[in-house]
Amino acid sequence: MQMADADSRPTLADVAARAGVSKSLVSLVMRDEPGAGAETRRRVLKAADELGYHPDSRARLLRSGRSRLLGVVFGIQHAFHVDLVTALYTAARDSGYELALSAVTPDRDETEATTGLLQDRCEALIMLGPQTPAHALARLTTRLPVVVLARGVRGADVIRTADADGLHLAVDHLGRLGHQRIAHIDGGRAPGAADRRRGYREAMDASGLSRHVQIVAGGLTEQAGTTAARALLDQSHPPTAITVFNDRCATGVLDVLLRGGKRVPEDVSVVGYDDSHLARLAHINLTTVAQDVHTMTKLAVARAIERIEGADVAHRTIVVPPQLVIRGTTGPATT
Amino acid sequence: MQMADADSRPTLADVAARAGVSKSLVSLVMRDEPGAGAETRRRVLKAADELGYHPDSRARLLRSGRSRLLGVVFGIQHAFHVDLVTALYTAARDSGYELALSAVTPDRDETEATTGLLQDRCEALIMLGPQTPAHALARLTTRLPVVVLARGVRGADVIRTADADGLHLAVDHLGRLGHQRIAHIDGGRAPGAADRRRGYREAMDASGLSRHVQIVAGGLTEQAGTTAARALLDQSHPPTAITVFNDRCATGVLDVLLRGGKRVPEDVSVVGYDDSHLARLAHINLTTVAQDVHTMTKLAVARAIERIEGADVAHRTIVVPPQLVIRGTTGPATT
DNA sequence: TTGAAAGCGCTAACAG
DNA sequence: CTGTTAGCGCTTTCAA
Repeated sequence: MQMADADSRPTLADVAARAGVSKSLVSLVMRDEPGAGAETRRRVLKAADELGYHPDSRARLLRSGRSRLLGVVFGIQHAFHVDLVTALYTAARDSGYELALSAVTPDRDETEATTGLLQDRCEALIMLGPQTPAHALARLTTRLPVVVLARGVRGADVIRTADADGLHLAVDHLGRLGHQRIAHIDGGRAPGAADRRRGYREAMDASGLSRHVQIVAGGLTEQAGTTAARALLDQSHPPTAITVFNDRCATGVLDVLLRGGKRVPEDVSVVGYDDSHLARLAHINLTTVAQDVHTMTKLAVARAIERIEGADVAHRTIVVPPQLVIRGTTGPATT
Repeated sequence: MQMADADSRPTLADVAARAGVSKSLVSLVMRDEPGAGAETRRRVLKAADELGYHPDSRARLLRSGRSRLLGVVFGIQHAFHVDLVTALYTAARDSGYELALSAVTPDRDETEATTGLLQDRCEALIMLGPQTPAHALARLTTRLPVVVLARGVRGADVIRTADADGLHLAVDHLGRLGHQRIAHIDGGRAPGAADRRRGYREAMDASGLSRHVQIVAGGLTEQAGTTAARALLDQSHPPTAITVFNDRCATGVLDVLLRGGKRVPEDVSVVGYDDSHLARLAHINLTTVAQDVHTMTKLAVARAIERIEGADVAHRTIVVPPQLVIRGTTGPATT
């Protein structure tokens, strides 16, 4: 039934020959453009199917000068990035674009991930929480539209969550539950960390809890959470509530608490950040600050396309409000 | 400094003009091929850098007829797939190939993911635990080399773990700890589920525990684990140990146990499968059957390349031995 | 060591 | 509605 040689895939010309029409007709039919008769259309599609023909996207793009490709640089190990990519696929398709994924792994850095996308002639880049220094990002921007997600930088379009507000939500929630000794485990130099730190401080001040402000160095991983939590528990007056940079780090904190015989939330409340699928695991059931993935990805794709289509205004930062998701790791202060 | 117009990226011709040489020379230099003088090479590289030139991979492959691209179809939500992709990047690069990722999401099925890759003219496909029916996979195979990872099928090259052996390891480990009522929560029709079920049964038989065999319908998610675990606990003689289809499902089981007041491993032992990063979370610390990701991915890439280079032998299945990773969720039977 | 010319598979612009 | 032609950016002959 299938005649295709595994080595040389069928071309448009092969289909045209088999259907007994010109290449142009086949081209039209394959792209679902008007301008071909119903009968012709049928014959072409039949021939294409029999040959197992798939249009060569490279040649197609080379000729049309466009790729309709949005490059996405993301950390495949980051639960939150995975959520973003999932939503980006949908947003891109809704806008008639494809996604080209390029993952950052422990063995593959951002530069490498970006270079690949550039060679694929993506029309814009969407970078998730990039670590690339601002000046390098700015340089990239002169080559093609760059939309940065989940990190604030100058010199590029940015879509990010109002991270400071996120910590306001967390602290206020804990405050209403009667907590006073509320600590923050931060994310160091990670994207968003500075804002969350600031939000924490502001919210504590606003609640009249300035003298209870305590910020401990954390990070993005369970490991970082573990270390920070130990430091907190070793104190004479450990906090009754902890806000943590992200969900992953928060699971490390939970682990230390539970192993140390502390009950959550009876003895200590914990709030994470991201509402990544980690937080939703029944076993973890983490109260957390949700970023609005749906909105952020839609905005990111829309912004990228505006740029592609020539909008030549100043770079803009769009800030999306976060939302508190109350689950099982926060409860009334008992001390 | 940068002259590049954001709209039209510099071409090889631009670089040639700027360096004052022919396109051929630039082509050679960019590919690091011999045949250009040291001084010329320097001038070309300088011009390319100043222009911010990146070779157009589409045009390049269109002309050379090769893409050196391995397409990867994977479930971005699957922790284990993420581990495989990470390792595949390394394996591919070591062999001089690039990866083209195409994710399966709740909103993007395998067919869609595969079609995209075909249009990108990948030279081979590596599919992680594909759900595509065998006949469709066989059809694909007539178009290009297909290597299937983590699922047994006829009609394609397969790299998979000896899943039955994996459950032997798990059951034997539990047996040595004195457990008798060892249950299995399965993965339904998921890739590997049948083998794991069979391995469980065989191992129970081999340990003289045939009359304790109990298989409960599970699945791939926490949710499935939750439901299955409840069913098990509702019995008059609940099992003292449970082997679970995968790590993710096992976390659901753990949750039900802990909420039901059961201590792990004192009251019930649990063994997962995959050793995905989920299992390694300190908070979960799951005893699990590890698949040898490093070996599997190296073999997958190697096999794909053999095919690309023309090896035209019968499809082969390579089975990689699993390994038991003992962590904190298994302990001596106390009943 | 270098350059000129042809053409990969496709789409766009035009002609019939 | 259908066919012809040119050329996207690159690599690959082949000739100088």
